[in-house]
Amino acid sequence: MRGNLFAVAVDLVVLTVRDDRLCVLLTQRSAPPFPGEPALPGGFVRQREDLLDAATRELVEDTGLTVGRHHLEQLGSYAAPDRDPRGRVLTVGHLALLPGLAGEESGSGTAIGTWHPVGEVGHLAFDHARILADGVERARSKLEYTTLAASFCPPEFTVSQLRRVYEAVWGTTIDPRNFQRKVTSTPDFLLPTGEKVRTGRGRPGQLFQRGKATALHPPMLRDPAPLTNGGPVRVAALRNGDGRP
Amino acid sequence: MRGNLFAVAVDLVVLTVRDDRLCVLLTQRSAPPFPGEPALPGGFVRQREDLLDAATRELVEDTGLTVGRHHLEQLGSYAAPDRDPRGRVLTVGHLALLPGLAGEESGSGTAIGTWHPVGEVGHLAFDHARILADGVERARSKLEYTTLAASFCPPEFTVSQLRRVYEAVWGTTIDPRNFQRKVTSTPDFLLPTGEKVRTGRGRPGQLFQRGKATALHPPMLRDPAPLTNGGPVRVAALRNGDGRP
DNA sequence: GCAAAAGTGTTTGATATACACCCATGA
DNA sequence: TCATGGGTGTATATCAAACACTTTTGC
Repeated sequence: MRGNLFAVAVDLVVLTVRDDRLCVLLTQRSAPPFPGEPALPGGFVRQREDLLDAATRELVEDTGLTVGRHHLEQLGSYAAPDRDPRGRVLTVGHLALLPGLAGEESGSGTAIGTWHPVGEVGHLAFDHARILADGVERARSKLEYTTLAASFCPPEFTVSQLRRVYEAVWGTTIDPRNFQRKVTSTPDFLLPTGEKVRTGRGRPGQLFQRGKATALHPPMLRDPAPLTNGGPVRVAALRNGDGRP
Repeated sequence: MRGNLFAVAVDLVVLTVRDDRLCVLLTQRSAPPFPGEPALPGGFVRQREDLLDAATRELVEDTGLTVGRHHLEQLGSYAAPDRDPRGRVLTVGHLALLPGLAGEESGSGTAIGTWHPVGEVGHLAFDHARILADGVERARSKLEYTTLAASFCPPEFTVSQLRRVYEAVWGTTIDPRNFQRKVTSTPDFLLPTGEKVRTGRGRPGQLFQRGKATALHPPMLRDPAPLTNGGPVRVAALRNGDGRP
């Protein structure tokens, strides 16, 4: 067979929302290359393993998740000739979305890594900064036209929790009243459980489960460029209007 | 270095619009495996070549294109353990969009392949049917929220040509009058050249060049599922209204 | 009662659709 | 002058943004 041989790895951009901020799971490299530097979790693909299986295995090993209702999808492949000093390594980036862990595990990390707000991540080993950026952008744009935001929520959640996911991922604020109507009127997005939850202060919110819908028609439009520049390209969609403190 | 070694290939989903139909470039395999079967064009990645460089090289070799204003992007990677009987081969699918070639080359193919309407493609070698399906779906959805449709057009084109691209790719009809307003009112999508072109019958249309815009805000919504089922999920956007023959 | 969060109703403005209508050309 | 395609104007329906207002809880 013609062609040169590559080692093939999977790397994971594991995102969650903690304290109303979008966070990524990072590990510290122990062995060369780049010892001591932060990196995305990942590893090599095994003998008879498909890519998604390898990514699932790494996710379980690195987070201690058993099975969970997490989302996992392929992002893309990265294979620049010099990206790994050990030789030719192609890595297939994957995006995983986890609900914000409450309680015991919420300290600061998992079996193998620690959580970092995506805006505060500096240099990463290999080309992992690029993979992270691609993963974050994928997550941001998918919130617009899919129901993927629910993957950041526990099995039962309120409309407010879902809204805070959007606000954390996009870095915007959203009018709670219009958001409420929008998501509850999308068919099969949210299934009411009939239960309510007391969040401390204020009227208890209704609990929902995720419905079967995967697409949002019409999409939930974010301002075209709220995170990169402040250009008034277009009137913001779903912006908070009355500036509550 | 741990990990098993893979051969890495790139495969190309090369799409164009010919005779108002979305067509894909297919080759006939000569050597094993799957000799004689139709397949996507592609080949192995070379020693110090990045993925997009390899895909560009294959595109040039297979279509005879010199440089062109074609679009080329990565689709995703496919690495099922048994996808190639020769051994472990990971292939990185790519999507290329070409303008419909007019004149001499419009016969039926290119240096290495022939054009087939995507709806009439049967069995393909390897897992290429899956890669093709993913490429077509990517193209269809990208027309909604990007200006990518212009990649199917020559450097100068009319609004009608652009509309026929949408109609061919989506398999729908679009009201020419509303389409005209929509695309000409999107900032930086179309640059008027000032010239007009006589297409045979009817009033000559104005010629445009592609502008700098890449995103469409708001998106050009197609009916959620016009190609897979006919469910009246939602009123069609931009549907032809007066049923001209 | 007061603050805070959940949730509803309504006004208003933007936009897409449907379609009448005019323009420019070839036959 | 008729058929054909290019292109503009406009009424209507639809939907989202803005925001007043009510409900239900904790303190």
